[in-house]
Amino acid sequence: MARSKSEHLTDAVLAVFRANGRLIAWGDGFAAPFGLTSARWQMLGALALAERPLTAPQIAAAMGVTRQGAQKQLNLLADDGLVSREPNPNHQRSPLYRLTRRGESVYAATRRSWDAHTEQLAKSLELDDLLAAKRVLAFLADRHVTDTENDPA
Amino acid sequence: MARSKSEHLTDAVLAVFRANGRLIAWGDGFAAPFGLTSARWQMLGALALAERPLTAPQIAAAMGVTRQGAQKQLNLLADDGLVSREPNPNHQRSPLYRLTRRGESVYAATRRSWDAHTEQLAKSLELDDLLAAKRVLAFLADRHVTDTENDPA
DNA sequence: TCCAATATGTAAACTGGTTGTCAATTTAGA
DNA sequence: TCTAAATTGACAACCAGTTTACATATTGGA
Repeated sequence: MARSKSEHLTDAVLAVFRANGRLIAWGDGFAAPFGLTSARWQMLGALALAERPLTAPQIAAAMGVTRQGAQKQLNLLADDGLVSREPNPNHQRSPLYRLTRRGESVYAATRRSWDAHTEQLAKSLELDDLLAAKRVLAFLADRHVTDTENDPA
Repeated sequence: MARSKSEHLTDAVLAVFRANGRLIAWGDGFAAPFGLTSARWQMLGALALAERPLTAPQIAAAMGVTRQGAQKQLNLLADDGLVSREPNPNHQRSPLYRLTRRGESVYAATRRSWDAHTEQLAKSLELDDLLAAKRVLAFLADRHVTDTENDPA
């Protein structure tokens, strides 16, 4: 056979790196007209998806980044008036973050544009391929890591 | 239907971001025993794959990063004695980079360990899924970008 | 109740990437 | 051949993330 399964897996991992770079670059261009970067757009998306106010560590966990990394962007988004802090009845020092009216409206605009874009793009892809890609990516993100972080070797 | 194709596409894009983060984190741990980071490991891989000396811009193009980004790592790898510069007969200012003996040996060691790892991992994945994932990732990296960078809107 | 462990915000240093700028070299066209 | 355009390395500034460190707040168990 031409390439083994494990060689295709290596190809796929390298393809993830490549796709990630290209998508972030594309996303920065996409988000710029809305006054956002890729990182802040994703942050707004995480808050919008949650549908209720979250603390900084909760957002970080949802996005798979460190709490400090999330905090940095949240502080900048708060400075920009896209998210607001509200008192957390369960924790004096750790406020809850929610989208402001402006944050909601900016995110809704990006969302409409993104939806139009993906509907166009999706025409070039097969449903089965998309589902398979999701399986492989989930495996690489979850199983791959958890399988090896205890390092039984 | 539960989710449309375009929603699955959105899922897949987010999955790329997530997988990328996890893979880099895993890769840093993997490469550390060899005295490498993910970034330098990938750089050595690009040089090893080429099988002939390359200039910094050529390596950058092969890896899909900017020439400045590649140059930064190449300079560090040269400081560490893993790559060497040799005169480029075609260009006075732009040397050719190749792996040193030590670079080859370090990369070969990572390679053996990686191969063993992927062979184990690949058992959990279907060949068809891997091929489909490669198609989707290639589309996201290539078609996606080129389709929209002229921005006819 | 009190105290140790944990969680949180803040800040700094670091990594790896980007863009922009500049000078020098190379290339290609008139 | 000459000259304008493109290429290249070096450098600086910046972005987004990480780790580390620290002070404070919260929590849970003895």
